[in-house]
Amino acid sequence: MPTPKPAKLHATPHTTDWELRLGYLLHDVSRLRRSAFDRCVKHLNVTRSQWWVLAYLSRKDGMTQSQLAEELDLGKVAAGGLIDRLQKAGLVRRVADAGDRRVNRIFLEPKSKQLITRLRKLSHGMNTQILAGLSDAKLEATAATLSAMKRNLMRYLQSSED
Amino acid sequence: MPTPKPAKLHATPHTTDWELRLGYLLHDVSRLRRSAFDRCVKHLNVTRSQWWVLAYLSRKDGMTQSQLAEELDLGKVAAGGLIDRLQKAGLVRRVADAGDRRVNRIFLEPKSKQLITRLRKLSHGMNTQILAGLSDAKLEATAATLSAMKRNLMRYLQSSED
DNA sequence: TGTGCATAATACGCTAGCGTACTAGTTTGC
DNA sequence: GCAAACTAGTACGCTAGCGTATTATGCACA
Repeated sequence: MPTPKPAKLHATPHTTDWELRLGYLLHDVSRLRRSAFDRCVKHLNVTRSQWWVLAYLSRKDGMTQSQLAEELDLGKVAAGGLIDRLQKAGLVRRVADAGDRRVNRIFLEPKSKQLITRLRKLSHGMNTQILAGLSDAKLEATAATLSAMKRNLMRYLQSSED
Repeated sequence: MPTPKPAKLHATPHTTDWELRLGYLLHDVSRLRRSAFDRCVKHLNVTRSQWWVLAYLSRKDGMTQSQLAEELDLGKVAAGGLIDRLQKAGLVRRVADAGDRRVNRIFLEPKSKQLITRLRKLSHGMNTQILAGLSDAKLEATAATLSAMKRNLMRYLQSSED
């Protein structure tokens, strides 16, 4: 979803228009956050999605692919793909589960330990820069609004389920 | 960028932690918005990205591919791809520019006119549902915060340019 | 003891976006 | 007027995500 510039669509007249502005902003911020992060870790040859996988594994090593997908809120296929790439990069290992032969458990390779601490630092640094100049009060208010939107969205998706 | 559940990472202790929560929320809301929209227009055989292209064209028909890419904040390649698909679906036409033989101008096919009004309605309806229960004041505050973040991000991306 | 259902993972095909390299055409500048 | 620099668009290859179908395995109940 592309990003109409601040350009004011003539769009939906008479309505508060927050609807549009917020939409653009959400999209922009989300996209820019992604680009910024990806750019700033590119030299480590990891992407943001991969970093999340590593972050989760660093908290709970040996998860199942399905568990990972669930926690990351991804489809199993997308998760599988990420793991493929991470494995190819030697950052992660698939280990067949002894008890259940359908299951692969994912473990961090030693190689990724150091990478993770570096990523953690980079991520933290970037996040604080992004929030520069914003008071806790404002951030809290924003978080509350976003939570409300998220709730609405989940309800919406729920209700429109075939 | 997957979406850590509300689960509180032990993460970056002592820091306000808004940094993380906001990150998750932004990602979630953005992703959910996308899914919700895509689901709710799926039956029209259009995606959200394609809808944006149509929306822009409906304001300014006959744009150049590059102009479109610029306005949509996309790479030329991504824009070209979208146009390919829209053209294949018969919603849009590429017309060679008389003056500059490198240029393709993109025009809406009559077929898409009606589609656009339907999409406009759907989009508007969804957006108002998403913002249900949120006061203008809150939305304004949120928009302001997001704008600040966007500014920070653009500065960040600027500064980290090789 | 099966038979039928659920689950873990994969395969395949689609949209979308990024980046780099290339081609054809246009503009600039000497 | 011609070479160099720029521009529009495409080709190609990559990551990422979605959805559906498939395979192999495990489990539960009759």
